[in-house]
Amino acid sequence: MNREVLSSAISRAVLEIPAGKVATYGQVAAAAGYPRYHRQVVQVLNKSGDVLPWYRVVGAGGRICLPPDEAHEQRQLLEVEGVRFTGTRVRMKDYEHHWQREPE
DNA sequence: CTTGTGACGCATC
DNA sequence: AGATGCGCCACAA
Repeated sequence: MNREVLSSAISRAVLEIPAGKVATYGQVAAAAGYPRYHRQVVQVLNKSGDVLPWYRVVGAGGRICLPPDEAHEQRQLLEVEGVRFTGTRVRMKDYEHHWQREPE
């Protein structure tokens, strides 16, 4: 498994999250076909910059992981797409994205 | 080759 | 609920 395969697979998964929905790092990794690679999702999002809808990826339970300043930005972007929060977390029950099948 | 690092996840306390 | 510890895995130094 090399960086290219992983990053492209992860990128695809992230791009499949529709506007108004979110997914956790673990879900993205699993959807990409690599269940234990949530940490690589972080690396990819960091590196990719604004090419991907990075703000649609949150921590388990809808938790925003970024430091306060950036967290606020992510929250705004999500709210613009209609994602609602309960306190500091996304209401996963309502906005969690479910992949229908593992993309290849 | 060895260590430290991440926008993590989960069990425990 | 908040804090700690450990597992996880590619990558940079």
